[in-house]
Amino acid sequence: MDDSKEELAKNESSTAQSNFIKEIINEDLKSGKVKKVHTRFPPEPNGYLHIGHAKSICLNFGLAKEYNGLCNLRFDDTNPAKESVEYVDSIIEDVKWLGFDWDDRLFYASDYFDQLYEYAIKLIKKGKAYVDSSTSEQIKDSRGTPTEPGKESPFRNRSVEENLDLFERMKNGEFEEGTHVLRAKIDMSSPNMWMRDPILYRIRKVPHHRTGDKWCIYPMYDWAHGQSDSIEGITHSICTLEFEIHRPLYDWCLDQLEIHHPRQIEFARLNLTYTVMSKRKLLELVEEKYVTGWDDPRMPTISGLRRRGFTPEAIRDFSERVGVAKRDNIIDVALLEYSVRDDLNKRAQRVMAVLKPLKIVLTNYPDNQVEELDSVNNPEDESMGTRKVPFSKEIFIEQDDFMENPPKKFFRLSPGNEVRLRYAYIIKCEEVIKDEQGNIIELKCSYDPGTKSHLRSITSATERGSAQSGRKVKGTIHWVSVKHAVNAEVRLYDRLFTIEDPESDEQKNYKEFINPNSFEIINSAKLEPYLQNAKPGERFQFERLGYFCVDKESEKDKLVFNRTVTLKDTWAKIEKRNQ
RNA sequence: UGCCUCGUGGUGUAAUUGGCAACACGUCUGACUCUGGAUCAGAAGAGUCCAGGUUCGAACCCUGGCGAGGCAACCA
Repeated sequence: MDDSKEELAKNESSTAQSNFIKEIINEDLKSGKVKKVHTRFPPEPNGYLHIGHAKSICLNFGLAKEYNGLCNLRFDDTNPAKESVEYVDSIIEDVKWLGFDWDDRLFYASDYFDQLYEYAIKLIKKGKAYVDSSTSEQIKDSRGTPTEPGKESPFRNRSVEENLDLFERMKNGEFEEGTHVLRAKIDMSSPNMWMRDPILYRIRKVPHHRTGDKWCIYPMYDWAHGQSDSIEGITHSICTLEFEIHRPLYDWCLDQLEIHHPRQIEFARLNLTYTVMSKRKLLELVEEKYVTGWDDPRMPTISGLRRRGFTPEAIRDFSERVGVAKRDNIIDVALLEYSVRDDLNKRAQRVMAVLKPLKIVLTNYPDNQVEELDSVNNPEDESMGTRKVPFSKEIFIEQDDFMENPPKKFFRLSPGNEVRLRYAYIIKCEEVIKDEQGNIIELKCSYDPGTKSHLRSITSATERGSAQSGRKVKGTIHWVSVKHAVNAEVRLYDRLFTIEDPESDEQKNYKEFINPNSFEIINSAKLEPYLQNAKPGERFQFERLGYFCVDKESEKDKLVFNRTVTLKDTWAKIEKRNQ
């Protein structure tokens, strides 16, 4: 059994869900057509990567890994007018961050410009390409429509010698932009628009971010892409559906050139509810300041998700869960949220933080006493240990955790009722203090000294109950000691759009559906002192609230947190239902 | 009114390639709980776009409809 057969066998016995791409690969391996799987991720450096690209990245690198093959990272940088090193750098960073490695196989289509030029000459010599000196309008007008055939260009039958001469002079910069193009000579009446003598080269007197001033003609994507894949020995060129119609053209080029023929497989791009995914629209959101930048935590970009606090593991898990097929789809953003919660639940350190503070004075607690209470860092992972949290006479609780006139199933604090303070005592609300406007500004509560939490009773189900076992209350709430509290700014994010598919409305522009409440800033959240030294990028679970991460703008004396995602909130659901 | 691709629970993906549709998310119950988290147990929800045909048997094959998406940048 050779290597490919072994890989095949391994794959067929694996538990990972199959898909149509794997089936094709399996066939190619079985037939011996392919010995070692080689894929590539080929972005154009003209924008930031988004979650849809993440799916493609995970697919391409994932397939290579699964079949013990290789995956290249290649930039399709054939349009210097729109591309830049800023984008190259961000893309490299993002793919790396997602956890993938291309070893020394970082390529650029621009690496192949010389080769591509030679290929073009070969095509001209075969009489299969010609220089067209029509204007772009003329070319456009003669292309026809999907239902009507196009017309042949008057320059279509130039001699090979003339074409060779003209093409070389195009390369030498003798002509102005727009005066000539190189076109493939295929079939102006083809039902496939892309076979109607597509343009292969255009004159662009623009410096390229990698080749500088060397070239003033640049290959079109269609000429560069297939040949680049071929040059790299790619076995399976995986791309999105809109390139399906280009495949006959790639095949034609490869056949004419008589070079290695990758197999192109198209899949449906990812769509997510409550967001947009096209680069153009994302660019618009950035340029028109609907968001603060490509890495705004509300953006579906990799950099936005990273800043929001998502983990590479969560994104990879998500990519696996969405599957891959050819039909149009729109994935519920709840699935993405599930993937982060699932990952962070296992890994995030628990802490207590109060977003909207309400002060409580414990009337019967000794004035200057401070207790250091044991708290569990992560109930899902004992190895993360415990920490001490200071407790004193005055504490903050969440405003939402108190209601003066509570509805039936409200398990938190209300006048005359008891609630447990997590890791501390059971308290009872004795008095509600209001200002002149009737706003609740403070609560006076008593605490029950006999109900102090014991770590054992929290971690071990068999030793349930504390000193006064049997004393149980329905609710447990989080808190922060007033005199030990650390101030912080907390940024809350919600979906960027108000409807599931903002691009679906034919009357209205997607921007009309931007959610005006997608961003809320909280200036004086109160954190337990453990968080004082939190560093940018670190992630935590604020108990009962959600997962948060330290923003890159955070400083030691001005902490800034981003909310990644809330915890699953059944109470919120009940409340919503009752409305 | 051309060509290409695709129609399976609310969403997404499966179905040993012809053997009476499974998994995940979501939704809803319940148990447990010092996070209304996590976990656990369970339920509802599609008869596979429609109509014919082949077959003992069709989500899978055939025919015809219907519907959706893509294709007319010197973008990718």
